[in-house]
Amino acid sequence: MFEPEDSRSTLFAEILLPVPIPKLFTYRVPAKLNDHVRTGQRAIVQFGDRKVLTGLIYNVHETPPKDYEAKYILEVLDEFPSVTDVQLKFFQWMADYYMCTMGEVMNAALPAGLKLSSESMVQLHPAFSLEESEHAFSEKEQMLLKRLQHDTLTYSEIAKFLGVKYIYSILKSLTGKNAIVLFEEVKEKYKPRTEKRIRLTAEMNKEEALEELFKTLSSKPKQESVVLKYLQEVPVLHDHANNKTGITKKDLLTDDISESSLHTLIKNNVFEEFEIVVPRFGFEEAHEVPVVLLSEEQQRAQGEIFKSFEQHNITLLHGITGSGKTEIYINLIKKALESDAQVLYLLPEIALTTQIVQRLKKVFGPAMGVYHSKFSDNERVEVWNGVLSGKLKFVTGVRSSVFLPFDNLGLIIIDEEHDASYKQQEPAPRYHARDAALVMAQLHHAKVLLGSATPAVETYYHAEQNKYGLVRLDKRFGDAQLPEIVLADMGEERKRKTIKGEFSGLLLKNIGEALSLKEQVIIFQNRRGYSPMVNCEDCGWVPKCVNCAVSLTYHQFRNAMVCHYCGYREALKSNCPVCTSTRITTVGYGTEKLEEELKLHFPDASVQRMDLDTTRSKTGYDSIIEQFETGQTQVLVGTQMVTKGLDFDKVSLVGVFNADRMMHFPDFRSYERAYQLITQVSGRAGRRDKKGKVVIQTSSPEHPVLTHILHHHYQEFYRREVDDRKQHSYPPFSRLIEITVKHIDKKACRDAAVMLAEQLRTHLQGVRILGPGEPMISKIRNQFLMSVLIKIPRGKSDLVQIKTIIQQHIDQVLKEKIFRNARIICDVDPV
DNA sequence: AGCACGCCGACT
DNA sequence: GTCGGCGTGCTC
Repeated sequence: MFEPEDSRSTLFAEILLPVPIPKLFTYRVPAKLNDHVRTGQRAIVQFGDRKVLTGLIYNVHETPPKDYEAKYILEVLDEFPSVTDVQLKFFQWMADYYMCTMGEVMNAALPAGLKLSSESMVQLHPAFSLEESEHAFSEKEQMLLKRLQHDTLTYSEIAKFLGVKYIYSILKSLTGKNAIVLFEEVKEKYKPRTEKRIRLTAEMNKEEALEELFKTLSSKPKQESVVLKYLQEVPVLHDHANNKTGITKKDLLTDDISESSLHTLIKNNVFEEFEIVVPRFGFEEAHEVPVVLLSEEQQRAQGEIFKSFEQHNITLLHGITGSGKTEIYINLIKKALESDAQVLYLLPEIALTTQIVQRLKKVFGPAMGVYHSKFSDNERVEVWNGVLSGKLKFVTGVRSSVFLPFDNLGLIIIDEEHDASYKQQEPAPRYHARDAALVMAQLHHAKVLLGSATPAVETYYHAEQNKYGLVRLDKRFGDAQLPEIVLADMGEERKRKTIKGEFSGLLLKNIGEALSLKEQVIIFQNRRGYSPMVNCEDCGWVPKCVNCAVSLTYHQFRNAMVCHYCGYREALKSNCPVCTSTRITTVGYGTEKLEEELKLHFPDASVQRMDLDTTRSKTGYDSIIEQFETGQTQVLVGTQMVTKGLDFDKVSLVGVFNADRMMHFPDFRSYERAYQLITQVSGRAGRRDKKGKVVIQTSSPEHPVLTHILHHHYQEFYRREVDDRKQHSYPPFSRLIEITVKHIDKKACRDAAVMLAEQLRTHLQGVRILGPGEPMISKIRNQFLMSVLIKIPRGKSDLVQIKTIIQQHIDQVLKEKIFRNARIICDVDPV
């Protein structure tokens, strides 16, 4: 039927782009795509002169923009949306709550494999010839043109080839002379995994044809055996449909069946080669989840959780280390999956790489997806698509898995709920995965189970206020006992001169005993490197980073002083550059020095260090864990890494260094942090039949936090802490927003911060504004820092309005000419 | 955030 | 004069 031209409407799509600009961009939909554009699909668009980006279609309408001519969408990538409506709502919430743009959220949410990137490419103009051109060319231009006769190059390749930093003027000149053309090459990053397979051609897949074939093959035994092997492996004679999936070459060929006979058969149209897409995760196979037997205690807890879920969507499982929370999780996941709901199990980054995942894999097999930064982009896209299609019902993952496209989420488990690594620091969105997951759960009407041995004060408060349900698990699994914790009083030992190097006599004695019993030891020191400071004993000179306001940490294995903030390095000097003295010494100690000292004290023991420096390589972490697991290593010295997710049977002793530094760190959460870290690492000591021991070295043995740790008194610790928080109006009694101003000029940085704080003081009522003040580290990567802290009392409902006002004033400060180069960052709920 | 464009000083 | 440094404004 004939359709009048004007009855076809022109559609416009508002597109979310992965850029930090707080708005959507309107593009025109090509008429042929009118029936295909849908919210949540990915679209490729031209952005600016030189960039092609993958965006998300946010909505589609018919109103043309007034002030500009919309560009066309270049391509729509998906037949079905890659991002669900619920997710877009979630993106919006996150952008609002964490004060960032939706583009930044999108960037964090989509796995790299779903984001197309374009690279500007340079090519010789097809009608161009260097000899015939009437233009003159510079030497560099000629060099480039000659190279372009064989190659198509990217900008960075050109810059490298010509050895210059700026190529723009050259390109402009050449484009003007019609010598080159620029174009965008877009690459779809995600590649499905394919497998080459062999099958009978359609003509051969018939009984008569096969009979005929065997007659002709009777004189060619080699080829005959290939066909026989195929019929044996792929019983097409029972059912010709079996031929469809064929067999891999590897499975078909054996020692006595050679590739060349197969090739002849392929050439003669008996067999054909074809490719199929195989998922990296086998979620299509049905999997019988084995029953996990729970102890009486665990059964009780599980029952209470179910009961709690009747009244509370969120329940806290407060279970001491080693109480067997994982078995309960497994059961809950199983139940949720049986009711056909999707499940998300969140774990902190480091804990995930280890034993827990292996254990879950054993139980859930291919029904579980794992979402983790250690996995390749392709694997992550498959998990994403698996969840999207509904085939993958259960994902275990880190922080970023809260962004997965669930459509029927029934349960979220957040293990180690208190862990600070759930909070993203840099870049925006600076979100807390626990809190984001709570919102996600709400959008899906899903239940949330928070698990921890040392719940965050905020979380426990909500449980106490009956906002969350609370279930306790106070007995260790299999009646294992909690470790005995003792303090090594460093002041006392110093008096008695029993300290050797950094080790107390008490700790040394215990290590010696453990080693003689062939037991293992974990030493926890939350500081890497050899020593955090170098110093001239004569004039007091301390080497500092040239880019940051910190002293350089000495690393022995690199024989260099390194900045832990920007990576700057310099060699250790033998003479003081100020007074030429040779008396250069190191101050303080890190994991490296402890490792060295241990080797001196226990020359026969094998000592291994686990920190950022030894785990940087891909296999570093796994091999250290494996060596410890198999007993090749007897003593493991490490940072935070040793506190999480490790379960070893033969560890009988844990040594904790520098508890004082953790407790006296100037931050309102330092006691909580110390309690959690020390309790966690203590949990590594002793399992099953043997009671473990923990030695904490401290100069303040009377400190109440240590007393609480000693007696495993979480409740008492919490009570004290929450009273303190109330007194000083810290979370959970207030919400914090930390604003950081960054500027290369110290004065401009301060002035901008002062102006912002002043404006906020006059325009925000009922909140406290602290600062501006210099943060502990006042300069990082040559940028000076100033921070302003905003305390919003809990119960103030106009949070949205407060954030809007803050943003307005930030924009206003940035409009000032002198502050143009400042960067102002908001961190909502900083940790 | 990139990236074009324009203005400015340092050098063949 | 040109090259390449950096400050400013825009992106549908």
